[in-house]
Amino acid sequence: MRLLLVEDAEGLGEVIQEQITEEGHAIDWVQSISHAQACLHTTHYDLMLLDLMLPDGNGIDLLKKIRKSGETTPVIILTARDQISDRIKGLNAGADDYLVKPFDLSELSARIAAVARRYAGNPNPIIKIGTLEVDLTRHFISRDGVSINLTAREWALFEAFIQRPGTVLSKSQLEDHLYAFGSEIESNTIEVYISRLRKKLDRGQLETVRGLGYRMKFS
Amino acid sequence: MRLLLVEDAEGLGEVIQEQITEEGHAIDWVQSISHAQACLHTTHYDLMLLDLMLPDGNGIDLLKKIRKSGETTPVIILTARDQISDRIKGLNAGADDYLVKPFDLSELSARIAAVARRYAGNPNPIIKIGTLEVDLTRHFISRDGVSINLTAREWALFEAFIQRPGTVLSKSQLEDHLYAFGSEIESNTIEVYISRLRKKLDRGQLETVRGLGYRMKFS
DNA sequence: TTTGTATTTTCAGGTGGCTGTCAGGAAAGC
DNA sequence: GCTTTCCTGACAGCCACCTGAAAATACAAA
Repeated sequence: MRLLLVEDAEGLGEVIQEQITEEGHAIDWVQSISHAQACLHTTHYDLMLLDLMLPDGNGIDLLKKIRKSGETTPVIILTARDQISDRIKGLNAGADDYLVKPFDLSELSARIAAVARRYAGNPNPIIKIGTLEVDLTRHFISRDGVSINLTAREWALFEAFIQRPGTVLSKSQLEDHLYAFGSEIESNTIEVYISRLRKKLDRGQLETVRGLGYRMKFS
Repeated sequence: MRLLLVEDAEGLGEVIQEQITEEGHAIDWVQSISHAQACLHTTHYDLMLLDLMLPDGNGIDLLKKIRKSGETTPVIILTARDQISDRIKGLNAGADDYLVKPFDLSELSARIAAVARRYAGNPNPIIKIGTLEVDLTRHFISRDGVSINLTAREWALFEAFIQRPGTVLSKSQLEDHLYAFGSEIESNTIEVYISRLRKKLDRGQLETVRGLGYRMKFS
């Protein structure tokens, strides 16, 4: 695989570069948005690691621009702990995953592997889940040719279940997926979104495991 | 499962305790090495979560002592980012895994499940018990393709038998497995849950050993 | 900036499932 | 027979969960 790393912090950049090279991937490392754009013009990348705070602009704008141009290259966002709202904007703008700094390198490797697996071979995979057709890159779902629109939060929740099919996910696990560690939610937000997801796309697939959490069946 | 958490930070301890309880395990939380030793003397634990920086000493010394005594209980170490050398010492001293603070709760859950699985000597999480198929990580049981739903307590009881196949477990042992310290049960709760378990999945496998306890046969 | 719309979050009322307890009866052992 | 131990149906209280609707917030267009 060939990766593009956009990260202005010297230390972190070096570490990541080293790690990824060690795993047998090719990686180009740039430290600004303008350089990133130059790279994207000339080369095809299989995956992009994108820091949001950059000297010449915000990474989200870059991401939006990329997606607008129809590019479906998967993007993993690297964000600092205190930029939660950015993270949500990022997912909205078409990011595939995110990592909160500081993160474990093993965690990074795992995510990279996961994203790579998801996209292995075909550039725009459409997954079938029961009667649902799911376009991972475009955050787009349809059933029987009818498109189903999910909001950012709804998609994030749905995604959590896709990533671990058949597993029971507790409410706090789901919270961790939707919100940053520490940004505690004190209401029944997860329940509400479960309810909304069911209304939009459930045909009995999203079941409650009382006292434990929720599980999505893919039959 | 029954876990021992050794962690002096109030906030983190509470969060972990909550999460693990939610997943249906029993957890005892102590904040010092001396308390930990007391617990280890009196009770059997399936897994131990060990912070290294503790008010009355270093967790590694505790770990070493435990291992020296021949105890094989799996241990997951919780370390801060700047204590990497400790981390290595920890693995040397006989830890099974480590987590760097701050960590994702879902990550913790995953590691716990992994260690528990490894410890049970069962890399493949799907166990066959007679006509039953049991997916340990997913808390999921089926017979002849029909799923059987267990409540949290029922599952916890069932789990106790899975972990010690063919062993006679006394009522007080089962109570210890289901409930944390202090929350003593004064009624025949265990009997009631045995009855409920039998109704849901027994085909003569769960037998009473009068005066001693119960045993589950795996044929 | 202001306005209008979509989304997110919170709140509150209602429902049903789970849990622990008890009591009466059955079974085992003496 | 009697005593002890175990089984199990029933039940009340609790708590997890569901969901409509309102309030707060974010976002886009004018």
